[in-house]
Amino acid sequence: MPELPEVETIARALAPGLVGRVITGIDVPDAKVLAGPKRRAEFAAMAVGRTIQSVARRAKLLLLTLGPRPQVPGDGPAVLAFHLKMTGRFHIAPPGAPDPDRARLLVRLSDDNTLVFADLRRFGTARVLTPEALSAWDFYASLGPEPWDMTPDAFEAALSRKSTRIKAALLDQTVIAGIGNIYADESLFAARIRPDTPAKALTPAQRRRLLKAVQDVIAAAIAAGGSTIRDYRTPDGVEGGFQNHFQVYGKSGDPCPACTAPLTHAKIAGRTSTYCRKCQK
DNA sequence: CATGCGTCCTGCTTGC
DNA sequence: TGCAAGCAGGACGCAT
Repeated sequence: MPELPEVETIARALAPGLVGRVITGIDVPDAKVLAGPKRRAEFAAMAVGRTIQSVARRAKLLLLTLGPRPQVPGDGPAVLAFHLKMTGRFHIAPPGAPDPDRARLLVRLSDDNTLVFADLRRFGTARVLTPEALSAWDFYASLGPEPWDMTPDAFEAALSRKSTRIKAALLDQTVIAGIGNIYADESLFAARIRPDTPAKALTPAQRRRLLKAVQDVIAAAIAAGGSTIRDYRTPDGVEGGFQNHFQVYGKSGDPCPACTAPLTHAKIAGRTSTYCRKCQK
């Protein structure tokens, strides 16, 4: 569920507590979380001793950039990359706090705090990479532009290449990065476009409207601190606020906010899609 | 190559 | 009431 706005909110909230701290240890209660170097010892060796230089986000990935290890002569930087998938959560635990039962990975810090990665459904992943390996990671390398970096021309070109329905194209991270089911449905409603329209069949005006809608919806969601359906919380334990602004997501059967006809839903691209038959063409 | 579907997980919700 | 099936959903592996 954490999509771009939720991961962005998390990155901003974590940064003050992480930047400048040195990683003093890594504990991995659930080894399944590890992607890339699969062994706990290898993963820890790659990360321990490094200073956290920045906390950033790309698409739905949370990225901690790490400085060289002083104990390794000529060492280069590294990146700690987390994908939260559906239920990943972070918080910073103070010294002496017991490790939570559900923690999957713990990053011990030089200020004696611990960055805790918890993840109820265990789909999330963590990996440590050199910057070169990050660039060579297929998933990362093939990510499309962030919504605000997407130009109308590039969006037009990307959509005209797709033979899928527009809903599937929005969820395709190689087309545009960071959109998941919630923001796809909300953006399609804002642009008044049916989710099952073939991407190629959209008119130029519809494509421009849709890109603008995506950008506006994502910006509003970040401003509201993301959306909480069930699991998502900021690192401070606070729920997001954008779920109170949903127009269609999860509202099948409710009256359309624009025309009051009941909203309908259908499985499109394997996901439940909610939309208004009357308003969305 | 591109597309689509099943899979991974767990807990809550729905329906018989 | 109780319990099983259904659902949620991002990315990936595999089939087409």
